Amino acid sequence: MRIGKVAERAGVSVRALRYYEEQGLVIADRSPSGHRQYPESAVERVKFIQLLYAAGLTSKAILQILPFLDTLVATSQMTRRLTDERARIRVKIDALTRAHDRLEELIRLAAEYENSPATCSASADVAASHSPPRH
Amino acid sequence: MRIGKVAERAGVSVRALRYYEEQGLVIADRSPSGHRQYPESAVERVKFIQLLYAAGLTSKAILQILPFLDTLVATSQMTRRLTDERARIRVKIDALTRAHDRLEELIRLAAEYENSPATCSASADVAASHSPPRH
DNA sequence: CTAGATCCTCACGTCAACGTGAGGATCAAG
DNA sequence: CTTGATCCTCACGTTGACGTGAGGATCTAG
Repeated sequence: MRIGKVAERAGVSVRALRYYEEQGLVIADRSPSGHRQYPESAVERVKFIQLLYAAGLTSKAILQILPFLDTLVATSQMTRRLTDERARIRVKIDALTRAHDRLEELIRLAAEYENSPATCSASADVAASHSPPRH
Repeated sequence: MRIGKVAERAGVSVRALRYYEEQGLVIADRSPSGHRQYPESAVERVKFIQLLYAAGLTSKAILQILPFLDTLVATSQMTRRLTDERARIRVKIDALTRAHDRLEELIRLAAEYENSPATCSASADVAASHSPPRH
């Protein structure tokens, strides 16, 4: 399969695929004329790479994890990278959840104001975060 | 309070605070000599800004949300930004959760291999994502 | 009064994952 | 055989949230 088709089926740009190759994440054969030739499996591989990118992993981190998919042999370095990244993602999910809850709180406040602009000035400090009660 | 103390208490760099001011996120008074003077409330404000940055919001987005904390008056633009970002964060949490589950799966596989290298070659395709069963 | 800590304003550097032409070769269909 | 789509390799541009000096003023403790 050529690069355009892989890009389309994996939902990434052609440029991205060339970049992945540059980073050593996807290896492609070459036709006699120099065009890249991908196996079917490349599509799933690229989707997996995208999944990890979306989770905030760097090319370097992905590069340390990917060989496991091919060989299913985990070096200690790979295992550590796997657990490290899992932990990083957990932390990130927590942070995002806090931000989400916080925005929800503000949205509620905004809706309240919408309904009765005059009567909710008393709850003004609700917006001022999780600090302990003043006085 | 001067910039160094705010930075320390909010857990950010001095440079970051200057950058926030440049972006209009935090306004600081100036002493006669030109040094920035922050009110106590600046610490919480900066922490809130950090929360939103950590959730992937840009300065521009934060700038559209922040006035709400001061005035508690929500323009339609602010309400929309709030709900938009909440949605964005939800999507991101979902993506992170998928990546997390996927890594967990791989970690399990690696642990299995650790325990019995010879007997788990049959489950090799478990690592190959959610594609339908082959054959 | 002096020295070390802290502050100021430029202003260029960084890093990652691509985007975006430039200039040219190759492929597939009619 | 030609033409439009697709591919190739450089190689510079982009974006955001700061980092990092340079060069100099100000503050504060002894």
